[in-house]
Amino acid sequence: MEYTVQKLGSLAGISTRTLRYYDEIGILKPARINSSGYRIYGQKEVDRLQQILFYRELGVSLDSIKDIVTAPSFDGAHALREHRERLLQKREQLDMLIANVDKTIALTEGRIKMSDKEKFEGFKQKMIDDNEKKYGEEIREKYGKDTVEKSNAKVKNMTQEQYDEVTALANQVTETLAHAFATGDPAGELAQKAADLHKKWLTYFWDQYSKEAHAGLAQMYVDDPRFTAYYDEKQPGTAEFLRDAILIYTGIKK
Amino acid sequence: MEYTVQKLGSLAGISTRTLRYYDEIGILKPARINSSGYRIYGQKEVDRLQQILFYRELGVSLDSIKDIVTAPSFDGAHALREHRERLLQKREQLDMLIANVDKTIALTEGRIKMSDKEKFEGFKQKMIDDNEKKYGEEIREKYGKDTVEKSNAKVKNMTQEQYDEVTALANQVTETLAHAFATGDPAGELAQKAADLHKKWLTYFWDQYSKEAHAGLAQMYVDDPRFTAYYDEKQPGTAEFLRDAILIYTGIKK
DNA sequence: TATACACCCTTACGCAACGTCAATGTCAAC
DNA sequence: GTTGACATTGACGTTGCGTAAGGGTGTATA
Repeated sequence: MEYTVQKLGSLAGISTRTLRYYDEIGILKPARINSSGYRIYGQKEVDRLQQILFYRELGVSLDSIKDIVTAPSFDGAHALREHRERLLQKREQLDMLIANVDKTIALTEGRIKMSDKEKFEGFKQKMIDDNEKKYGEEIREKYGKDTVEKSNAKVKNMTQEQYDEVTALANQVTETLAHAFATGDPAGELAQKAADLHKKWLTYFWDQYSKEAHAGLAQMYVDDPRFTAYYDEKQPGTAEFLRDAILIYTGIKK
Repeated sequence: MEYTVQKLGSLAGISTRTLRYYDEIGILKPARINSSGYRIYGQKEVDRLQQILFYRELGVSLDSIKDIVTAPSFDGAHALREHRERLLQKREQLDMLIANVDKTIALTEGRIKMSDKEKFEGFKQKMIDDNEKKYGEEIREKYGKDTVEKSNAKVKNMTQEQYDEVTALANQVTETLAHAFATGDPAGELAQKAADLHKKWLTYFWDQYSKEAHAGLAQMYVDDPRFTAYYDEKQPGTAEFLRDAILIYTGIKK
């Protein structure tokens, strides 16, 4: 089946201007141009547009989308499975917002009390932003662009209070971890306390804590040399030790 | 509790720039300005910001939000119940998207076939846009601005084919309805056929059909003089007749 | 007491992702 | 052969902020 701009647009629920713009920025070029200069799209373009819209729906910038879908290593099937996950996460966030509304309604009816902090639960889109970063990272790492400093930006949005608490916690983690490492037992009391402190520290950055994510991060400490270097600075092997402690802590051993 | 820009910003998960901008456009002004020119926000502003963020999350433009929340007739509690509904609708749309991904994955695995149309199900945000319109209408109707012609714009996004089909269907509805009206029986075969045609016609405009919505629309044909006039043009009483037929058709009688 | 440092302010330019004309060419139908 | 709905390329406008630049404020620490 072949489509002109309008046909494809109405099929996908987007404007013709959008299609021309996508052509202009090189994100979706028509299969061919006919003798009158009309853009003609084919099957491949339809499928690609679907992918683009999935990414767009998930808040990825067109610039990043371009990097992703034009990469020779792009794997459509793999991307779909990722979309599924992100969409489920998005639904979780929506559920939090709905819970927020319900609570606020109860508040107006005087049935409950509610802190100011609670009133904004579900709005913070850090999860979504992290996704965007992940998407970006995946492709940028392959092409060697920078992305590291971005995470630092998040810290800038903290209040002084929060910042102080967070750095204090971080210090506690490394301290406890050093003592625990001396015992050599990742299942021991000290190591488990370090894991617990690490979790507390994490919750400053994550809107939602999950054991799986915690365990995944711990594994990354070992897999990613940047992090390994950070934890191993004073004592080689500490990163691995922390990972083991966290795996035990979360109950995810594998 | 009193907040400066940064405190309120980190509480709500937005930037200080955003707060200053909201002040600038008059959507959220601080409770007072202290002796050094600092913006100080109080309890009322916190609650208002929450409302603003709900609207924003639902895709309402800041301009519309301003109209809504600054209106003297604004009813926060009522708005919250609406937010709840819209959020649930948004979740339905998300579910459709997730279903879409699942289907597309099945497609890549060769388990099913899928039309191009299906590939874009869940993306079309007509529902959401309608919401936006409704929000706007509610307030604009109160202030007498125009909003009628907007719905016509939707038609412009159809292909010629679709447009032809839709007008043909519309004609069939009025024709069948005229015959049915002559029988005088809204439960009769002809009237039920008219209701069925009306449903088919509707699906061109609605992304999701539901009996409740269909019945609700039918009632509106009677309640809103603009629509009543349309159906009663040739034969007074036709709008009411159609409503009765649809109520029987959908099984929602009340 | 100074000086560091994290706050606050206003002004102003920048940017993404299109919407919206304007001016013009194309094609099928009546 | 002239409508009328399609298509094209500029080009400027809009929304909702991000991001300096340049400068005052408030308090803790050296």
